[in-house]
Amino acid sequence: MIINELEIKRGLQNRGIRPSNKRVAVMKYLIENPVHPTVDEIYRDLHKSIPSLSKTTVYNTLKILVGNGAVLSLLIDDKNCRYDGFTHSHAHFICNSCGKIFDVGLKEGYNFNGTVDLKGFNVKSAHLYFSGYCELCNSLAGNCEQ
Amino acid sequence: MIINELEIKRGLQNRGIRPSNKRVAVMKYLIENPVHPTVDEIYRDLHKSIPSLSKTTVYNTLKILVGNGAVLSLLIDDKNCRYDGFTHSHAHFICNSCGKIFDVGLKEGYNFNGTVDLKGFNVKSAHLYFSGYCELCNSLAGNCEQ
DNA sequence: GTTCCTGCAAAAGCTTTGCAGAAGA
DNA sequence: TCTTCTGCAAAGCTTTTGCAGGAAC
Repeated sequence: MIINELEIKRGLQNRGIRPSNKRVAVMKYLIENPVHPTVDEIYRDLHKSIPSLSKTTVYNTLKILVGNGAVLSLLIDDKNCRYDGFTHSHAHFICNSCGKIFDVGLKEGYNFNGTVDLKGFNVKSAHLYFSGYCELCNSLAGNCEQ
Repeated sequence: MIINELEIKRGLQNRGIRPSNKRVAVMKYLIENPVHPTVDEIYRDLHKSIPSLSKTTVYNTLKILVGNGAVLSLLIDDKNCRYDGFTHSHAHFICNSCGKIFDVGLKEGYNFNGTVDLKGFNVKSAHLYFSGYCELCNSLAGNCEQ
């Protein structure tokens, strides 16, 4: 996926985030690598092309991006926090065998009215997580009950 | 809530978990304190009545209970893992202000068929998390947009 | 010049691990 | 006796913090 850096800069500015080169790089990485990477994965990959990048900056940047809604933080993997540059409404599936996290489409315009009772709560965000076995791991295991 | 220890013992045995006193105590605590406590909260409270209890044992026990489905682990609070002894299908809401976690009822028999596309996935569990402001925090803030 | 960004090193905090002793079957 | 459970201490990791130098405006 080829992303225009200028577009990313503008997107950050629209959210009131000063678009430093490193911040743009992190945002770009998340959009180009929609695999829900951990902080360490982001750092290790970007560090190759930007040797002066520190992990602290990756942490700082992600905190800002998440705080401004430019990026989602996923609490699906009990080992690490994961980050998602795709912020449109969707759910996630984590494979208990290979650990990969998959995006799962939510029906257009779907909300949880009628399925849950949220009376009295001022809801700001919703996350729907699934776990189990992905197609590949499931077939490798011979379709036997896991 | 008064829980029969014998009942808990039988419940653990039915899941193949040897019901030592400390394991029963942890399970009982989770059922009697459905506030989604952290490991540290469980440890600190139980330690008062069972001074010989160690945090290692709390960790060990929770791992076994979660592994056997007797307890749910909740990844809703980015600081700590939380535990829930109530394993029937329900969703959770975390208040961004006070940090409390609330159980949210799911419509009886509800599943996500039709709302999400899980073709190819062998789904073993689903978690639905909401965040925002609870009724009390919302009213204290004067109902202004948070 | 002032503000904000960044990196280093250290600290903090949660969780896991190894091992030895204790408890239970 | 043999297996399992438990506690202690240490280690491992992720994440946060304090501070000083540097960049941007």
